[in-house]
Amino acid sequence: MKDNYLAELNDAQQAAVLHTDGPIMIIAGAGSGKTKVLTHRIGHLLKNGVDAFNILALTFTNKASKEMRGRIEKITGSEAKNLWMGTFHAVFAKILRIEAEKIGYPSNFTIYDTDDAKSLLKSIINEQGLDDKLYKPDIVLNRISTAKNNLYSWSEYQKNAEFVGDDYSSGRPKLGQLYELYVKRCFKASGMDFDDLLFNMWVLLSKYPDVLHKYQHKFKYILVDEFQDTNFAQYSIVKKLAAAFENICVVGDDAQSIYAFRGANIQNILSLQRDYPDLKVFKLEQNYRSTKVIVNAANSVIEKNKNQLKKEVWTANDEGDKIKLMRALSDNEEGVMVANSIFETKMHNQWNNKDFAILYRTNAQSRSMEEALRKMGIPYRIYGGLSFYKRKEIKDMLAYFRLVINHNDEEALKRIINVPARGIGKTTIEKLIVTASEKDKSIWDLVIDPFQNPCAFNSGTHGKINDFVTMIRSFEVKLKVDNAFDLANTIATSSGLLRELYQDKTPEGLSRYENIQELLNGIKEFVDTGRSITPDGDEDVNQDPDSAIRTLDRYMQDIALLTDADDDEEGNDDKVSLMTIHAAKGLEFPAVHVVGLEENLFPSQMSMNSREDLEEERRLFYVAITRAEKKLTISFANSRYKWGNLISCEPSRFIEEIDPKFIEETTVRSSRNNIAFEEMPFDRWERTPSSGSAKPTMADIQQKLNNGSLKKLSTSTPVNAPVFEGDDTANLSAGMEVEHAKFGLGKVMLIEGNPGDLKATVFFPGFGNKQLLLKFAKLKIVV
DNA sequence: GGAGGCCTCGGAAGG
DNA sequence: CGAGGCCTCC
Repeated sequence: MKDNYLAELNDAQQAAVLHTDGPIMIIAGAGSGKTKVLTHRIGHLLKNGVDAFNILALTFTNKASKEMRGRIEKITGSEAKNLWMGTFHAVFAKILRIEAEKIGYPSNFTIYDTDDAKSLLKSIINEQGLDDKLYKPDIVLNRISTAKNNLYSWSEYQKNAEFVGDDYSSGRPKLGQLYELYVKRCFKASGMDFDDLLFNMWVLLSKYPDVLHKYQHKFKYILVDEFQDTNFAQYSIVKKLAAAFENICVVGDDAQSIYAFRGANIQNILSLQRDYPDLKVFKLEQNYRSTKVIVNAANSVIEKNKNQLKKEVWTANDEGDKIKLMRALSDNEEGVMVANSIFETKMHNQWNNKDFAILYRTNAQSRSMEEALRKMGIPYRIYGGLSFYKRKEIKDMLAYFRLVINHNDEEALKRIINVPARGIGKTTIEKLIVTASEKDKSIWDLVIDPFQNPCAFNSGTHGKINDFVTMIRSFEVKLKVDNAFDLANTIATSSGLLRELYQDKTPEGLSRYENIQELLNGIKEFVDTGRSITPDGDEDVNQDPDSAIRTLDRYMQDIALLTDADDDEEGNDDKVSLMTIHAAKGLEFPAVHVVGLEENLFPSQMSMNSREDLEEERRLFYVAITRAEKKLTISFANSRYKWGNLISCEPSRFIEEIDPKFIEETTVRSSRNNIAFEEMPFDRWERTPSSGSAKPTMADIQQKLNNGSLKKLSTSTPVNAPVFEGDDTANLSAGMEVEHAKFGLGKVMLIEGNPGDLKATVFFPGFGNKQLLLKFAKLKIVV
């Protein structure tokens, strides 16, 4: 372990690290080294003889926990693997699986995602004969979620005058009943939704003193990241766990609380001070990230908020450039201006694409940005699109897995009983659901018994159901015998899913087919290495210590809570980042463009009803500003398309809230007179030696284009890539050159395995050696 | 049971 | 405008 780890810290950071015992709260301003303090604190604990198994560190995202574990490992080495570190949900799920039987669940319970939850609610609402326009699943689920996040069980909900009163006045008096039915159905299906992972954890600790005692003494030191984002349930659980030793350390920044809309409760910061009278508070106020201009501009904005903790963020960094303000006539022009501005800044400073980010309030704003970037040939990446696990074909596959593991998983069964189509239609499924509900049995109970036929199906339907059951049973037999990859393969093939997608030759169909292959590759990786890595580069927090057979149910436990797509694995590709401001929290970029600063967009129209909402919106703007290290540009358009209609816009009040001395209005060329090179990817010509001056001007480029000394090349990563067709690789051998859609050109180093199941090791420059299964990987043979 | 037309409605998003 | 849900028609 490194010895000099304390020397890397400033005084405030050191104080926060060294004060190991007793309750502490670290208020960490933006860019003040929050993660550094957390990781060094854990390193310091380990160094001073605390066992890693006795440390619990909770984060909100997989990404944060992954990053933190990596950084701790750098300080302490492999001991970091033994920490109890992960998201609230992942850690609690782990404990709930261990203690499941106490609360009547099997340890292989399914974790329902939001779609499962809504689908189940929809069924219940329909069964109750309620109007689903009034009782929209989203609204109902939100209400239930709020109740659970505030630790109200369904029976407490029904007795609570405020809940009942609100529901009555909103015209939804049946909500309490729906909550009850929903909870019972989840229980019957051995399913827990995300909120249940918190709520049931609370129940477990509250009802079983022995369990509480066990974990209280296990977790001698508890750390919580992003404390401002915790909800009441999370806070209550942490408080309970910490009650024995009170070695609790929370880190947060009230100025960056942007998730109140989903239940986060800033009041927890106040509660903490009330609940722990001897709480020590540390403030990290020195910003290491941004220029003086950016830090002070951010301060000038956030001071408009009434509701906040006092702190003074400052920096010793350079003064820096003024913030640039750009006005555009339309959303499209705004896109062109932003793209031009990136282009010019890049030229001027010799920066890379990945040094730039474009941040917006709503996802819909990405379109005009994309168009402009594409026209200029600037590679970009959008974060926060449809995650891998939300894609239909992946959800279908996973639903098969879930049903094999947990027969009672009603949502999984409903999803795939007729996918691919096997003649079990809507009528049949409805009948099954209703009968199951009436007889208080699971659907699986009904379909497995061929002699009892409570639904009175005709023999044809009956046969089809039987075939389905037989198939699932045949998978089940293999669950504990086969490894995850073999079984997943069997399921993909025998279910007909793969065949159906293979026959679909549309681009979407091909992409779905490839996604299934990616999933199978990921499972293969899990079987080989014990680590589950998604195609998005997201890695699971739970390392698998032993090498016992890695079965499908273990794989599913590993990936159940993985959702977010982070980019570390592809960090070597040089692209401009596009994302919402929410998604940008915790990230930093040398140059940031915040776009769409217009009234009713940012601040959002929906935030204008209350001061609280407007303040949250302002904190969001604060987060946006503080993502920038060196250059910040804000922009707005006078008009933009909203749902197909052109509307006119006013500049956002937030622009005026920045102290004007930090802003300069600029005019960035947005005219189309340079359209001739719009198609050209400048990341290629950038490498062309320019004659004379180091930095080519726009005019130089234009001239070179005109006289033909620059050839047009296709972009290295075309946005609308044509469908990548693989060649027949049956006769592939070592030494041959191949091309892969994602990794590009590579050289085959090794072929191994049985015919029909060959595995190739291919070296791709820039990516290293990759192991590819030939039956899945699409490879073009080059030489 | 499934394909295609019509209607509705739209925030940000972790696990 | 465009995705997703629902209904109708085959």
